[in-house]
Amino acid sequence: VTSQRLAILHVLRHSRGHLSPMEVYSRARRTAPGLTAPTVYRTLEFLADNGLAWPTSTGHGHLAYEIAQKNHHHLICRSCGGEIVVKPALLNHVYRKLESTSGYILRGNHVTFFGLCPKCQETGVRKGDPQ
Amino acid sequence: VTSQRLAILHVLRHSRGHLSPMEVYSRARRTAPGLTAPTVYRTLEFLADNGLAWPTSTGHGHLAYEIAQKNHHHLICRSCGGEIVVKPALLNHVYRKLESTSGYILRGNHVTFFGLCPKCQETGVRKGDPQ
DNA sequence: TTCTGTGCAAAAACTTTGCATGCAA
DNA sequence: TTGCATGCAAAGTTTTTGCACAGAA
Repeated sequence: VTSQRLAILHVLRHSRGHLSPMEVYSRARRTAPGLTAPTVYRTLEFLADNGLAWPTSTGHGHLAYEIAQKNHHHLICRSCGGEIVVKPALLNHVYRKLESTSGYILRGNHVTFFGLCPKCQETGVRKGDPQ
Repeated sequence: VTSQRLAILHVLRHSRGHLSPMEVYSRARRTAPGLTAPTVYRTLEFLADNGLAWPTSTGHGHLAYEIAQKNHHHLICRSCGGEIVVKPALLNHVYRKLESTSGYILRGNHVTFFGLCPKCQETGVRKGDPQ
């Protein structure tokens, strides 16, 4: 238990959504000036190993981290990146169905939905529009 | 329409899940030997801008891409990274509910669930175990 | 021909590793 | 005191940018 680890945990706790290691780094530096990048990487890995943080594994590519917490979900606007929180209860039925059909045990879920937020529907931005 | 773009599209089409730019690069090189990394980055961005590929935006951190297609979902094992496909119909009800409560229009969804696959339940791996 | 995409080169940013020091327990 | 976490330094990747050439239309 060191001041660096506490600073990094503090950053994760007070951030919504996930953070890349570098984002954690620059934020944590504000409260722990001497902090270095390698320490951030090693600490995030440590936190993940101990269940205090979750790597948002896209399966490929790079990692982002978020604080471990009850199942919760996000809805992200494909256009502006705006993010809102989705109530966990909405997915309870889906969870049960998924577990019974797949054999997986679901947990630590952080489901991300994508769409267009009301504001971007107005402005009609079409970047990455799949339709 | 160039051979490089076709090669990259081919890679995306024949891959399940998302790929990081570098993974796309090394795979596409097999069919397009002269291909360079900057071209891959620029092409992926181009494909995303034109709705042919979706960036898996984690909101922060780095990007991975996948081919644009009908809504579909993955269930990823937190331990071994194994990935299975989830039927879209399972989430129809959730979609309607989400749209009516949030004002977002959902589309281009690629929901990722996390859990423990049957094999890893046996071996009892506990890395990143949130319980 | 004209315009856009590509390759090459280089720079910038991100991530990892090794080792010696320092702090926590 | 003992051992692990940190800082520092350096190396290895990944990502971005600029510019001249080549290929598509």
